[in-house]
Amino acid sequence: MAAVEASDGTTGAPGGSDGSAAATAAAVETIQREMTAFARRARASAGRMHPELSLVSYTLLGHLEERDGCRATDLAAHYALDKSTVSRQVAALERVGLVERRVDPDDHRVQVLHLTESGRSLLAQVTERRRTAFRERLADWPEADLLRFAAYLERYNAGSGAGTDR
Amino acid sequence: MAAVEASDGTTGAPGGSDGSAAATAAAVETIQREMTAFARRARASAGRMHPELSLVSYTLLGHLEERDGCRATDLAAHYALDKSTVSRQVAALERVGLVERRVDPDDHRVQVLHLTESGRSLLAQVTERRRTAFRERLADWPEADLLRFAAYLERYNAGSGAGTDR
DNA sequence: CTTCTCAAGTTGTACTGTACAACCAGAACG
DNA sequence: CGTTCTGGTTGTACAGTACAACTTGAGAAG
Repeated sequence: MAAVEASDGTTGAPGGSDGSAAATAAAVETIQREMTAFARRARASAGRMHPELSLVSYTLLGHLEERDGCRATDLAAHYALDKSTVSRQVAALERVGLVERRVDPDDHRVQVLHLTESGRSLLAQVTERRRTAFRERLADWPEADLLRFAAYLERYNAGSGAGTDR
Repeated sequence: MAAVEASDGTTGAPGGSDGSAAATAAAVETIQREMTAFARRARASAGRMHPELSLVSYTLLGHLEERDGCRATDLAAHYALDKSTVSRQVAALERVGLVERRVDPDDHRVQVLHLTESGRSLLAQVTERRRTAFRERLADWPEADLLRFAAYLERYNAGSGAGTDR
């Protein structure tokens, strides 16, 4: 880990650690490139896989399920999206009956969002399909690698996540 | 933060000990979720970080540099993008002088794309900025984990990548 | 109470990235 | 030669997004 910080200045590099620093730099760059490559693909694949539920909608629905309802503003904050974007997304989801809005009796400006039954079931269904696709893609990975990969991703996203990033 | 022990993969996923199947399923789901979470954020962050070079453009430029020039079709295949999309992206990059097209003398349909000097330098500049950000984010990762993470991502993208996916 | 200011959402508008389909231009092969 | 294939461009449409202007309700200041 020290290699990472040390490599920063690209100084003359203290003898032995030269290789590590270079390797680390390369790894970081690869991670960056591959993550972004993946990022670009994700949406398209998602769209192809289940045209009925975009990646965004899927994520929003997931959040709603996980939190068991929340406000639009919370969604916006959590996903670093504009209010208007969330508003439209939610409107679309409501239009097709996947979420419902309940006006907060304590504050009439607020609309608490909830999954409907059909929202819940569609979410489950899509999750299952997604899981299958991923599983297929990862079929020939040794389990240990899968676990480690998952852990790395979580760790990465935890670091860059909700607060820090934006 | 998800306090992940990178060396041992068990992530708090449900059903750790009841056999590989459950643990694998959980890992697969985690990978799915985290990859898509990342996907949503990536574009926005990228745009904020360097408004002069979108995520797509950046990736394309990077590919060009890495391969030292290639055809538009190759880009499309590699990134699972439509020909037309690449065509327009490239056109835009050319318009601002970051890439140039050289007609292949052996096949006049083909335009080999190359970075211009200014393309190369802008790419370097943005790469450096991105690398710094990533490095910061990954600063406390042991080098071994970085290397493995990078390898996993490459493996993942290779598997789902050009060809299979689309 | 009235007014001012703030917060939650909605709507108008514009831009980017993307796909798909129709097309054009060279190449390869019968 | 003509047919078919391949690389690329253009027309069109749509999703997702942001920003700005607006509406409506809540709470504070007077």
